Amino acid sequence: MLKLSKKVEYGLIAIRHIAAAESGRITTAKEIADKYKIPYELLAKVMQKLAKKGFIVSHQGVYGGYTLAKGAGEISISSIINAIEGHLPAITQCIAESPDSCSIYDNCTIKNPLGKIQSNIELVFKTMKLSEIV
Amino acid sequence: MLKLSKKVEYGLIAIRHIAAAESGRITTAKEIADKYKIPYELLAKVMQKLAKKGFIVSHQGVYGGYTLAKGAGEISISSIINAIEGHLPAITQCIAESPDSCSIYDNCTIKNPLGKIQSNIELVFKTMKLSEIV
DNA sequence: TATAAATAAGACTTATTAGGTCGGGTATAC
DNA sequence: GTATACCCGACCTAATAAGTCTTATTTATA
Repeated sequence: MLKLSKKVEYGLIAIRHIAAAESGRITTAKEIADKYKIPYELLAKVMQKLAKKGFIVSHQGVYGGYTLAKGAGEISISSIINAIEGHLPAITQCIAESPDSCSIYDNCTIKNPLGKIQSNIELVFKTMKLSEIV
Repeated sequence: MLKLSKKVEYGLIAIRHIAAAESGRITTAKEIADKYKIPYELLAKVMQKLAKKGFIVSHQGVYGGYTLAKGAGEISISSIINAIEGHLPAITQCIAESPDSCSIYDNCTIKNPLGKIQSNIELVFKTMKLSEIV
C-alpha cells in the first residue's frame, strides 16, 4: 500500500544513471540492467516510455542507446512517474482515474481531506527534480 | 500504484463517522456498512483492528458497538494507517519492511532521495488529525 | 435462562494488479 | 549482410488486495 511500482523505481534508477553520464555518452538498456541487476526486458519497456514522452532520446542501431533529452533541472520526479504510469501519483482511484471509478464516491466523507493530502504529496513529487538525485 | 488500500479508506470513513456521532452514542459496524455501502465483514475486521490498537472502544453484546477512545485531535491519519496496515505509509518496500527485503538495495542509487520524499509524505499524514476531517 | 444482536478471529476464495517473459519487428554502424 | 541496439505488443505468473464464510464469545432483556 502506497508503494511506488518497480517500473517507477527502475525508471528512476535508469534516468538518473543517464543523467549522471558524461555529456554525449550514450547508455544502453543492457548496461543499466547489468549494473543494477534489473530485469532487462522490463527496464527496456520503461525506457521506451521515457523516450516516447521526451525525457530521453533514443539512438537506434549498433552503438545505439539513450541520452538525456533535456536538462535534469527541468525534469521532476512527478513527471517521470506520470510518463511511466500514465498518470500522476495518486492516493485514491477517484483521483487517479475518475469519480465514477469509485462505487461509493457520492457517499464518501473522506474525499475532501484526502484531496488535500493528495495536493501536498503531489507537491513533494513535483518539487524534487532529477538534478537533485544525480 | 501509491494508492491507499480499501481497508484504510473504510477505516477512515468508519472512525470519522464514530468521531462525528454525538458523544456517548454507540455506533455499530452494521450501521456504517449500510450507510456507506461498504462490505460488512471487511469493515468489521478493520474496526476490530482499530479497537485493538486503542483508537475506538468496543462494546460487546446486544446494543453494543463502538465509541471513540480518545480525542479526535490526538489521532493522526498516519497512526490510523499504521493501525490498519501494520506499518506507517511507505513508498518503498525497503522502508516499509527492511533493507534486505529488497534484492538491489546495495546497488540502489535512489534510496536516499526517496527517503527524503518519504519523510515529507510521512509528515503530511502525521500532520492531519481526525479532528480535521470530522 | 433462552434468545437475539453485537463483536472477535481466522481460514478461505476470488479479483486485481504488478512483475516478468517471449517473440517478432525496425534501424543502423561497420 | 550481420550484429547490436531500440520498438512493441501479447502473454504468463506471482503477489497482493478485496471480499466471503464460519464459528466463537459477549451481553441486554424478554
